[in-house]
Amino acid sequence: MLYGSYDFGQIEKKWQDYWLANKTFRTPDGSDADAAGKPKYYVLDMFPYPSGAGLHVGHPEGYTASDIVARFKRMKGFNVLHPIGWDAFGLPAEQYAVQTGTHPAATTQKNIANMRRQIQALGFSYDWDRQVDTTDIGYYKWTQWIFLKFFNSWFDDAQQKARPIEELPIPDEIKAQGDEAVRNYIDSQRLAYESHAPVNWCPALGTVLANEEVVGGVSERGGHPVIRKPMRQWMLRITKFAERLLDGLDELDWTESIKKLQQDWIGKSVGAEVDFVIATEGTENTERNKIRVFTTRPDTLFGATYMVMAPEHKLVDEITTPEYKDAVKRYRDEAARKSDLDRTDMSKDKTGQFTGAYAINPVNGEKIPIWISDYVLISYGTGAIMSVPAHDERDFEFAKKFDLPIIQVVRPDDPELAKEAAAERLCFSGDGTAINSGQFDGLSTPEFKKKITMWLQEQGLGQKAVNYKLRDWLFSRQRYWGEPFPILHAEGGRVFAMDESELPLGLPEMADYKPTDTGAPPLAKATDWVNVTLPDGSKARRETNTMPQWAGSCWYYLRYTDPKNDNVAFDPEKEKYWLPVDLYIGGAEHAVLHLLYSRFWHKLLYDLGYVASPEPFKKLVNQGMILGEDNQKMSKSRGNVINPDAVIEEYGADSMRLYEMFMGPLEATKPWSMQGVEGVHRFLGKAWRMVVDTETGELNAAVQEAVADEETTRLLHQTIKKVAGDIEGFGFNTAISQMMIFVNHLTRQSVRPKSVIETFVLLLSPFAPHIAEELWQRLGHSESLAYAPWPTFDEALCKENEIELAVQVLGKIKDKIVVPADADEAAIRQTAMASEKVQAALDGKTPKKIIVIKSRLVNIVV
RNA sequence: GCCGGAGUGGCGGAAUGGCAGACGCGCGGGAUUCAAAAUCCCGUCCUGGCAACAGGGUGUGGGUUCAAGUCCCACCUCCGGUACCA
Repeated sequence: MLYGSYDFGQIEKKWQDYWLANKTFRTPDGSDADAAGKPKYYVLDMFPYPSGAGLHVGHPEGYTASDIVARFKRMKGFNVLHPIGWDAFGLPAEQYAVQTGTHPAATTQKNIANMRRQIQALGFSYDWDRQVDTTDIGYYKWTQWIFLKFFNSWFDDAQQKARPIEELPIPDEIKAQGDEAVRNYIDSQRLAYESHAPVNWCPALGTVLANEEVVGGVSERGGHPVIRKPMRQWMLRITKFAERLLDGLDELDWTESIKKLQQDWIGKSVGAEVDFVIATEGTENTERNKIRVFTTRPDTLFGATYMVMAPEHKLVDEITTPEYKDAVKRYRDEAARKSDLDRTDMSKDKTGQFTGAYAINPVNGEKIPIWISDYVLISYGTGAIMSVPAHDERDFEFAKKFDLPIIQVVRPDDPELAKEAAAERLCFSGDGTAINSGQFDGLSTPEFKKKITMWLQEQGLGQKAVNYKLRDWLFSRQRYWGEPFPILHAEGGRVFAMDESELPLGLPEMADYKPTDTGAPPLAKATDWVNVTLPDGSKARRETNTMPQWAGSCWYYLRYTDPKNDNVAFDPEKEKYWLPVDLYIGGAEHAVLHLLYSRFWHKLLYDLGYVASPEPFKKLVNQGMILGEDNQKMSKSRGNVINPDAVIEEYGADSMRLYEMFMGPLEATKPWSMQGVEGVHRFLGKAWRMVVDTETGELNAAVQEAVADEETTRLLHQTIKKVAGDIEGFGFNTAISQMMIFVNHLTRQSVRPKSVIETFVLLLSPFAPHIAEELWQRLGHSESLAYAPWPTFDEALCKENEIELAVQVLGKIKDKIVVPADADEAAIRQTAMASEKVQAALDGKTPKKIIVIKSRLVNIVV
């Protein structure tokens, strides 16, 4: 290579080393003198998993965007926190351990080292002193500590907040039953609790999965079948926070679509709970012999012609009449055997079984049959429904299949629909007018809902009720490579937590990481670790489940504020200074899982007074997916994967960064193009030659101490304005195109004022920091430009002196005129009318109206 | 099914309701060179025309407006998410 040419390899290495050696991006805390007078800005990237495959081109997209903002904000005088770390627990390292016996920690550290190298090769301005690693015992000590906070808290429904378990009021009747009852009561209120319900067991992964991790009956990761299996599991009571997780969304600057995904996941429904008395001969009318249902359409009660209970419902055995016992048992066994996948597959064809029992419809006294069917879910509402086949698609299908009566109680306003519905050719589930509903006839659906809910309440038949789709979070996994629970099981079966002072509880060393045949977690085999003798001499066993991968990522953004503190998870002063995160960039795949879980943890910590902010992430931006050059999702099997290392090798990190931003809008899905990389690379080469003489390596002779001409000054100011505005608005692609326009202009000038060049270098620096630093140095600066003040622009200097206006006649462009920028309407009108082409187009007609949009166009209407 | 998002040149994309196609890629032509690479200059939405120019054009069909890629209504296609939540 010629001396002085754009040797990106050498330049990038030089500046990466410089930044690291000088700790250029060390971030002072709020109390630090270096932060004095500066407003804070927290830019966060989503927590990467250090996979063996390393970075893919999707990672640097978000990272580059956040890095541009971080560098920009620093230059704007903000104290910027821009950290990175590793979400390092998880399956791949463990699977590798099972196969090879290599300790997952070894695999993890190797992967971290590789990914760190890759990330550093892109020149991101992270404060490496704040790096965190969830598998570091100094980190997961505090993950365990937060778990203890869940375990040692209860949710006060009246105050809608979590409170320490010591503050839990114990009802007198519980106290009267003795210590064990009190203990059981307390355990039943904890926000972390054990459950024995059927869970999503994935045999292939050898672990259970949270509802959110099961998609369409198969595991989200790997697509393995999932079956329902009763197992002892740890749960977190996220459902208690449903309302607040919903409310909190309002104040967040997130895209509406992500908010909607969370809203839908939480799935709030307002309706009524209604009791149906069982009417079978011989059964007594007691509390137990009522079936409670939840409905969002209490206005359709008069149309309830049968009931359906989930096969798992507690009352099924009790109400089933002798002649139906066998059939019911058969159906329940079948339903229990079905995997989730089978259940979903059946959505088209409904199955069910009559129980022989009847209930009384409370509004009209009708005796209606009680069925069981697996289209009713035990886990939602009360596990039983009233069926209104005329106005619910599912009930309609079921009624058609089993020939159950259909009664119209809502008349659609559309007569065509009404006719079809009356003929039972379709099921109408919208709002309309009440019919066949006794004294309520004629009411509109919303009115009816209100009235009947009140009526039910007055009659003692039911009350208003709210239900959520959100379920409690299944928080345990049967894996080795995760945080151990700080929980002990005493010989008598009593479960208790370790004391905070006893943390951390480290993972034991093991030779064999294989899951056991019994479904017991691998940790069960570490007998030395599992079996504990308590101070009083009694024996206990440690919990052998581990936490899911989400645990560590639920609070990492807090640890960044105080990553090395061994006494607390994070200093509250530091949290108060840095939080909330001002900008969070990452993939949309975390829309419900990670983002909901971490909001949940944050709210617990908020209630208990550990954080001052009710929401962790103020603004969220999702980067889009990058497709392969063939417009397909990148995948090994398609052979269209782009390796960032190879791109950096060939074109350099600055070109890589610039291209990722130039491809299109950050949020859009867009295909990769190597020629596109080539294009931005050419731009950087051009910018380099604009400043540097490639023969000598000295400054280009055109770069002189000179005053910029008017046009250059104007373009410079326009460029400063555009680049800054576009960074703030995440329009990185258009910021780059403006810089290209600027370079195209300036390279044509034989004199390039040094001050103009310097300003340009500063504008370029957040995007392509290595080349910018190098040029900055060659322009005679001894200090890094990382904290150089961001250039300012003068609005007056952005303005053109003369502007070209289009002149339309009836909306069609006929001519273009040039007028002074400050020309008034009358003058513009006159110039426009003076145009020969306009006159020709008018063809003698008199203008009816002349619309003048200053600086845009003139439209003449005839 | 339902819920989001998006449809603009050969391609990626740009356009506070105001000149559609900025910028980049690709392509064509030229300069430089012994030649090539690199670089620089010119051209490049479609149709007709040597040209000036004329006409058409932002998924489809309507509408609002002096003016629509942009706003409204109906529809089509693609991508992403979701799955009996009563």
